[in-house]
Amino acid sequence: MTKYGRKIYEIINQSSAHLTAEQIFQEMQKFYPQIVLASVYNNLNKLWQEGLIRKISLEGEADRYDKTIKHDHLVCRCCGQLADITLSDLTEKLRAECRTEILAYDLKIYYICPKCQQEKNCQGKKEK
Amino acid sequence: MTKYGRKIYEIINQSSAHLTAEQIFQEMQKFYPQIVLASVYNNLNKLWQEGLIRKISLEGEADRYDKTIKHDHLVCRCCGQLADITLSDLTEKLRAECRTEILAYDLKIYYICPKCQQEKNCQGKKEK
DNA sequence: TAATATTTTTAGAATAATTCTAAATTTGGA
DNA sequence: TCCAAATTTAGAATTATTCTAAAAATATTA
Repeated sequence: MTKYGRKIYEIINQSSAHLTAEQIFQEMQKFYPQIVLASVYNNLNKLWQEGLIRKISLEGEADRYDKTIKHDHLVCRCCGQLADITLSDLTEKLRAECRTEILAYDLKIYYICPKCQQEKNCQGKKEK
Repeated sequence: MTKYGRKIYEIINQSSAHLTAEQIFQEMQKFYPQIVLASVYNNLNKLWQEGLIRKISLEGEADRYDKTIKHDHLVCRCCGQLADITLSDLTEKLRAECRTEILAYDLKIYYICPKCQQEKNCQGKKEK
């Protein structure tokens, strides 16, 4: 793994947020001011292809990058906020039902986050 | 619902593919040659916000639109092909585990599709 | 070590998907 | 029919991401 790849991997694994390429780029600039965005994308793609990081795609938003430690996601339908949740593993159940080998799965659960539930009307970006 | 909205809804519900906005636009042009792409996006967003259609986002690809009839998806890690699969409903199980009301969920299962399994090396777009 | 090959990075252009804007048009009531 | 609200159009703008070619760094071999 390269110098940049290693650092990007580290940033993703140390963050509890779900960072976009742009955010990772900004973080990288603190350590390597000369780095360009394309290098961040190159490395992210490489890490993803090697299965070292996860990519989360949300409707109409920039992809986000995440650790591979198995966990699921809660997505607020109102403000779009993403939260982690660790639910029981479904791999075996899915393998049985699908009747085929499965590599992984991705479970996104849509809900209204506590913050949006409190406010009568959602103030989030998704609703305008 | 508007004329366009109705037709787009119909197209999505009659198709067994997972259409992109562009593909829906092309289909719409057969019926309304004057329609512009922005109108397709407007209507898709409206239908989606009303919960009448589903939006599927795949890493690094254009969003796809789908019927709301509950079903899950198999995504080939090799060629990217998307296939439908109907697995037992997890809503109750998830509600219980999450300890919160859930609106819906989205389950993507990654696998290697039969076609790619046959070919020794994947010929698909994902691998180069 | 020098020479060569391979990989990575840079800089910036290119592409693709989607949204935005403002004007024109259509639709649905009072 | 008249007015207000919603929708559509046309095209520009924005955003995320990829591509390209040259330069730099790294690894490999003689």
